[in-house]
Amino acid sequence: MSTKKDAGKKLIDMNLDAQQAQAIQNLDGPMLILASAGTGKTRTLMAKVAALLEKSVPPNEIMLVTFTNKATNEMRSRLIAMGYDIRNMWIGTFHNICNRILRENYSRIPDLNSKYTIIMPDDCRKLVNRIIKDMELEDNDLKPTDAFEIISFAKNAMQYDPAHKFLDNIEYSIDDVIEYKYPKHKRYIKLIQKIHRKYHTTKLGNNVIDFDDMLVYALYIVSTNETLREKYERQFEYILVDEYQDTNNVQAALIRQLRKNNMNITAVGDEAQAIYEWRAATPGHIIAFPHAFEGTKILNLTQNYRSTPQIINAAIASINHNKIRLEEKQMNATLDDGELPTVSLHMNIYDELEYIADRIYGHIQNGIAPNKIAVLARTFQMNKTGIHHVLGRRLLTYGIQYVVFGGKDLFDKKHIRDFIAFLELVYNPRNMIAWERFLGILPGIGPKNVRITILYLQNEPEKSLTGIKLKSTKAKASIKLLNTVLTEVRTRSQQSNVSLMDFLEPFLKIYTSSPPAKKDDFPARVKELEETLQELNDMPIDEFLHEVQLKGKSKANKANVPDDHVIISTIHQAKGLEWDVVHIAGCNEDILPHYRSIVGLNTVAGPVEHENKDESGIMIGNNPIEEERRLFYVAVTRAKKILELTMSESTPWGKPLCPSRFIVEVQECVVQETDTGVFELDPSNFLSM
DNA sequence: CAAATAGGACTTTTT
DNA sequence: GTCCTATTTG
Repeated sequence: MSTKKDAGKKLIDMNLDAQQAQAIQNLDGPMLILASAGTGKTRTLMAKVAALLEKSVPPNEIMLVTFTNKATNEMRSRLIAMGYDIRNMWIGTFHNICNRILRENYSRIPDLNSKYTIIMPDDCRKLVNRIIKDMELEDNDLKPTDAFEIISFAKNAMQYDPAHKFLDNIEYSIDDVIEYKYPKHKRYIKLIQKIHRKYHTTKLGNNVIDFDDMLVYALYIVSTNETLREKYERQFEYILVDEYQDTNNVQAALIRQLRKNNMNITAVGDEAQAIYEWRAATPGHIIAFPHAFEGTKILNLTQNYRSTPQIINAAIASINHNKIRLEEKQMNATLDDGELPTVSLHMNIYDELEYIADRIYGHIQNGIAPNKIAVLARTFQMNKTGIHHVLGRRLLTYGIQYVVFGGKDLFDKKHIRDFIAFLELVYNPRNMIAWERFLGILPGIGPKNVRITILYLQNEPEKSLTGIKLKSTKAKASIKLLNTVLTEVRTRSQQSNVSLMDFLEPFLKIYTSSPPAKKDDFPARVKELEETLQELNDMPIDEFLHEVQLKGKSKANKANVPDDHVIISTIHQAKGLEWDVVHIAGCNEDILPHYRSIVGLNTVAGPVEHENKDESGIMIGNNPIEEERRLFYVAVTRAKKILELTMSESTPWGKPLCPSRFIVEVQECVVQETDTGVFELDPSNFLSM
């Protein structure tokens, strides 16, 4: 156990440069830290938190907001390593923190009770799908996924005004969002508003919230009750927000609510790394920060301590193609010269990944530790051709182990969600979405019998199932079994020492009689479920239902990758991290930039080519290609010493692929690796540029 | 008539 | 891999 004196020494040992040190020379008042990639942003932020703790600010008076669960874990372990007791610090993502505020004040939301749970995005989509179907519209071609995407975007982009009714705020937002971002859907404005209203009331009736509700309800709570707002403002003497360029309107509004009198707010970010506009974030908030908080002290961190000058040159060459930005990117290299980044061309993604695996093997032979090597990609397709499957298999044949950041979470897997649905029948029986899911897997129970059962339970969700009238003997037997198991499990759930594992056996009693049990992957699924529950068994069940779904299990232990594991990551998940060697796979048009950003739902015809600012200076409807370019910039700036870019000539099914425009743009800064194929970088390939 | 099953479509990025 | 729909089975 470190003493406080040790911790103080740690702080001095942090070796901040003159720019960074200003962060701890000014602890009070509003501060904006504009930190280019690799300039020690996290180190500076950690130093500031440490300085506050050294000044004896109680940990529970500090709120530290991060953007991903991985960043939360990273910062938490750094602070613990420095010897601080941060158990009472509010450290987490906006969603974590808002969910916490909501749990403390759920009674402010009519119809929500203490057992409320979270529904995952897939279930949200399913719910919207059913709502649309129940409307029995004639020749309707509004896709449920589009409707949900618009609703979700609108909630995150909402300008909440307490003068209006709660739902009206969201409906105004849906109006705006469709107008500016989804003009193709203009004729559906009224319909989507109606769908949202039904979606909203259904969720409340089921005692569930979705991810967006966490933010929206937390903002509602502090905006509509001055006592509560003051309570939270007083509680947090200091608020620090990381990745401020990725905040959306609701998050920014929440921060404003909590900083009306107390101006101790630190925002850290880099507008060149804004990569969440697709989720309604807007870099306008970081740009407008000094206007929002009078007397803001601005720190510019420009000394890059991470990458070789060659890598930095490529990064700058790329980002300078963006029209929407604050100023020319300033980033000064401090490291010695290294190798030029390489680009190589391959037949298809399989060859490309094989090449990468081969290169990685070489790097390891040259003495580079596997966990200093990362492969980054724009997307992880979830089927068997997903790059982490293919590359992973390849790496294993070389005897190289790996970890995967990103892609679908374990908690999105069907069998795990089936189990969670089972738990919900006990812990949140009002959740008919869980009932629908679980009843659907019982033998003899199809859509019709599910409906009958749900109707039966509508007003009294915990009553015995024995009164349901079903015809087939198979259905009757299933309901009888479920009733027996549920009664038993509900009794057990009342005991104080009940744990997750106690639910596995009763769950399997039903699950093994269901159709999935006939599939050959069933034993593997059960095994995975069992291992997961064993790992999480110490966790109280209501915490499991509230927290784990939000945080994701597979991301919990990623802060420290074992030495002998290579990292495979999405670029989004790689943000804030760094490696000696970085491979960027799939540097092709339609992959990076992704085709959805070239021609997508959000554009009428091709990308929007203008700077779109409203009176408040908040940018809206930015060019999606520029966001893809920032993504490329983020990927490039993860590399410390060696950067290798790869691309393919065609898809596995023979469709030709062009080199990414981002490669063309940096061609002066890279060298071609010609062993695998020669190519010409011809800008005329990109008519849409 | 409702359930089971087979085949087709879709699949960005994350909380 | 999962969801959805059309077809076959009980």
